[in-house]
Amino acid sequence: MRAMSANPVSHANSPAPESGASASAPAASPTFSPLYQQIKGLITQSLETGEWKPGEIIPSEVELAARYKVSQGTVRKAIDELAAENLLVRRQGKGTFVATHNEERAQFRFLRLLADDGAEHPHVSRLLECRRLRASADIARQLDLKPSDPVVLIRRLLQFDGENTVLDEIWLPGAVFRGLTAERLAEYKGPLYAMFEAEFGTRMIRATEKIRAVAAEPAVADLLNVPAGFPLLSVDRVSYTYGDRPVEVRRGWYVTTGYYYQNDLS
Amino acid sequence: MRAMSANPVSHANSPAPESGASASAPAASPTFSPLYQQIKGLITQSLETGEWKPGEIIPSEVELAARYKVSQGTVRKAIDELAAENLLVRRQGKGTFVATHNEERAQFRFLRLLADDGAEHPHVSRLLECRRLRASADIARQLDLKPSDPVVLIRRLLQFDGENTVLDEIWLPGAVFRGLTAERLAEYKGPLYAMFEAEFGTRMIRATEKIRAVAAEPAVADLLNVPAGFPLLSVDRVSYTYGDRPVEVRRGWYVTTGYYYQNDLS
DNA sequence: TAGTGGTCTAGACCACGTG
DNA sequence: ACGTGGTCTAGACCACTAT
Repeated sequence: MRAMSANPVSHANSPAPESGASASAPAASPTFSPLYQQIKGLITQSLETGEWKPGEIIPSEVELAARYKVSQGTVRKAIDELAAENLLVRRQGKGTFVATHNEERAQFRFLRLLADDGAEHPHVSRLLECRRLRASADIARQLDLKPSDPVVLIRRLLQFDGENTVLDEIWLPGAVFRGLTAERLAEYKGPLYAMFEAEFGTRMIRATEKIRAVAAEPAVADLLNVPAGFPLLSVDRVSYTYGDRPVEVRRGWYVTTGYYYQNDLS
Repeated sequence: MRAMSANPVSHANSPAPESGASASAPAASPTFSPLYQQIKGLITQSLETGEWKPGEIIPSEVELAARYKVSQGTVRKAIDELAAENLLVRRQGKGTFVATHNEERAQFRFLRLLADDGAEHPHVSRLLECRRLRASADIARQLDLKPSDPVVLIRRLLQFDGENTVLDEIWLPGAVFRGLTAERLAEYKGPLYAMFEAEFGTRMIRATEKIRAVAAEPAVADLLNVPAGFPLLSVDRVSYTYGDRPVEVRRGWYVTTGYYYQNDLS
């Protein structure tokens, strides 16, 4: 009972708290998938299709339990995991909400640059360019596209305290970010990822970063107001959305005099 | 009921699953602490005092439930959190074990340097020096010691594929690491943290790192076989043991040509 | 076969936020 | 006063591991 990943919330699964006599053939479970995982999948699906949008409240645990025909505890465990993965946010007494990149909390999950005194400095973005082109072999591979598929390239500077501190080159799949132009980028206030989720329905869930120390090349050095050869932090990021589909490749160069990249090992 | 953080597992808390009529005065809860958190504290205490040592199995959930006079579900939730924090490891069918730095799994939780191809290269450590001295003001502050308290300084090189790749300077509180000498360091096979937990009963639980790109100073450059001024990753780590007490300050210089520091944002 | 952790349920009560 | 998530319990059954 309760296995079959192909048919979520199938109820050959009679709860049967009445002792013994557990219904029909237990039927060996080839690939066992817990009920709450199936529920988790269904909830994720509703998030993905936009049934519940970022910032909105989702149905209460009892409602979901009724909807999926499982106990509240099972829904709870599913939501627990989704909250741990930052897809949902629980607020006691109020309800459970779809996470968004607009919250204070989420800001420093992706840009972890702090000032030497440990303070989070606000920063402003300066757009350098935004144009459409064909993916290089390398970018295509990372974005899971075919070579020469259309992509959007964004280049921008981040200023901390008025000083150029971060240079970003961002590649996005053109098919997903149809209609993304320099104008719309310039208009939008707030984090890039907040715009992506609001305007293009694409939410960044997780990312991996490869970090190196490199010598600034002349063009980069110039933009960051440091001498050529100056040590910079090179941060190669790939971001993923639902289903672990890569939807962003980003290379950043960080000036780390007066600032540092904060990481917690736990 | 069930509040009072001062008196863990106090049972003014009659389960009373019988409907209604919940015992005496509910008594406003000034600082509410869930039962499972109290249990978690008790288990942590047993870990700290060494009642259960790294690698050993701890009592089963039912045993612990009986011992603490709570339900199995409550013990389960406490253990769940401790497992999530990497203090315990659950193994279905076998039991729950105290985590150790000897496991494969734990190795790359603290040294996240991978080769460009993504492979985890094995490395060998070369001890440069190990001596006792008095803490500088800066080190004392970070280790929560008084200035000029005794500390141990370890300097070592890590070789990847025979190439000097990491230079580490490690400061430890002398009082905790009494009897730590170059000889004992040289003898010990395996990760440093495995030795610390086995020989000195000090287990590193979590750490924070501040990462920068810096130009190699001559002395450092020389040891790492790179030219002076070469870009290096500077990693400043503070490690904590039970009770969030800092017990290690470490500065590392990483050569990141052919290797990168891997980080996952999630 | 016995023991361990893992899943699922159902119901009671608590703490928090809002009317 | 009501609804939400949060805690706690108790019991049944499943999956895995060892003997």
